[in-house]
Amino acid sequence: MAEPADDAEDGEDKIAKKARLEQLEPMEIVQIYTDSYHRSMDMLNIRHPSIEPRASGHIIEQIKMTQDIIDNGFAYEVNGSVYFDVVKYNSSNNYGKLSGRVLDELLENTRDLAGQEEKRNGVDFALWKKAEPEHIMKWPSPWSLGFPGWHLECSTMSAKYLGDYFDIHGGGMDLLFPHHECEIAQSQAANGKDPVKYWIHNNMITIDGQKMSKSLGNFITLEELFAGSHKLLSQAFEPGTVRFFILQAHYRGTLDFSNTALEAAEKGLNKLLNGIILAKKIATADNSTSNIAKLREECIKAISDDFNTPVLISHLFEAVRITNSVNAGEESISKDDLKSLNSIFEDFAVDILGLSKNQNQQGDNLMDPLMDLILDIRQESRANKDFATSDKIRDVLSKLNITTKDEDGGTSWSYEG
RNA sequence: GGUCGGUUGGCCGAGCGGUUAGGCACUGGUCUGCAAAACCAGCUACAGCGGUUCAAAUCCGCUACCGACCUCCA
Repeated sequence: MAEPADDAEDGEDKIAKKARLEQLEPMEIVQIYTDSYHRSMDMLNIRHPSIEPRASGHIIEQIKMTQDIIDNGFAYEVNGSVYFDVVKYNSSNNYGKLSGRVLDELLENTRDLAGQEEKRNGVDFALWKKAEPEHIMKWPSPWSLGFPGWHLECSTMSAKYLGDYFDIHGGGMDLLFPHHECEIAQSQAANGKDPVKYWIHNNMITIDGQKMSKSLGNFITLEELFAGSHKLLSQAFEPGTVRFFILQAHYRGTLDFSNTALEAAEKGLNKLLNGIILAKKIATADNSTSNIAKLREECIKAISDDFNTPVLISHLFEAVRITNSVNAGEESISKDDLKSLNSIFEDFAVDILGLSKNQNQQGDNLMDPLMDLILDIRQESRANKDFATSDKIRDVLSKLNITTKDEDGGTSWSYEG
């Protein structure tokens, strides 16, 4: 059973600056960002974590872990600050095993930087820092009035809520070193264990091939993406489209956002979702022209192969192709296979990838009878060869984002709100 | 400068030594009153230069670009 925990980093600096600027309490700023983050996650159909602990609520645990590391001889205190002794740690452990760094090379490379003079070596990192007078968020500790080091919060909170050895730790590739490397060192130094079984690092995002950065002016927020309010975007993109777009690339590769790529994703997703809906109502035959069981195996293989979502999606499009071909009378499917086909869509597209049609057109008391009436009138004019009227109806509906399709049994419609 | 990773067709994006990835766009065909959708077919690439191999987008080397990290920033 997965027990997701999302670590809300509510540390100093940016938050403190913002708080001074807005004349609010630091924790009010944290709340504003947390709320906005939750809204975006909800829209993207991302499930809520079981717990979202905050670093500032776990000062006691962080002080204890610091003390444990000192007691075990892997940290030292200087002027009220406590530093992790990386060189000593490395003599009995392997600092760099996650990121592939070699300590000797790191030591050679370390530059002389301000604020380093307290440390024995440049590679050492702070477990506890004594606060300067202007520092807003600070707490008493055995060493000083201060605040915990950055790497410590993850170690203490994950250990508290997930146990001191848990299955999966995620995060961006930019955190691999030094942050995650230090988490391992802290856990080893405190209790002699690796904290994590599997590390999953996702790659970074680029915009039109360039890295996303505020200075380049190509920084796009999720809110802007959903609203279409950015100069690089020609339109708003549904959260579902953004989700699908992200899943079409592997998480370990860089993801390149662009307007054209998002437009392509929107069309592709539409095709997929229409296929899923259609598969629920196509006719069955005595036998099948496609191997549905094999298709399911391919899907399992793809997602089992380091979450290869792009390959999984390519198999789902094969399922859509089969659905459409059956619908067009060019292929056939048995009753059992259709059931299996629908469960492929349900299991992989809906449950695993979290893709589903927006519920803005089903069972509308006003829309449905109105559309029945309009399409009925159009059908009559077509029967009378009054194509001027029938085309006018179709054109106006099209402008309202209602697409009509003339099929054998009548005209169907769909609304892309 | 150091370490690591990337460079795939018009665009996005899989691929881990031999087989059509997939999506979008485009072209032709079927269907349609005309469309749309759908189906069928076509376009079919691996940064450059060498090397290994019966066989390389895939392995090795060099070059050129791009990026991440190495900045007590969470």
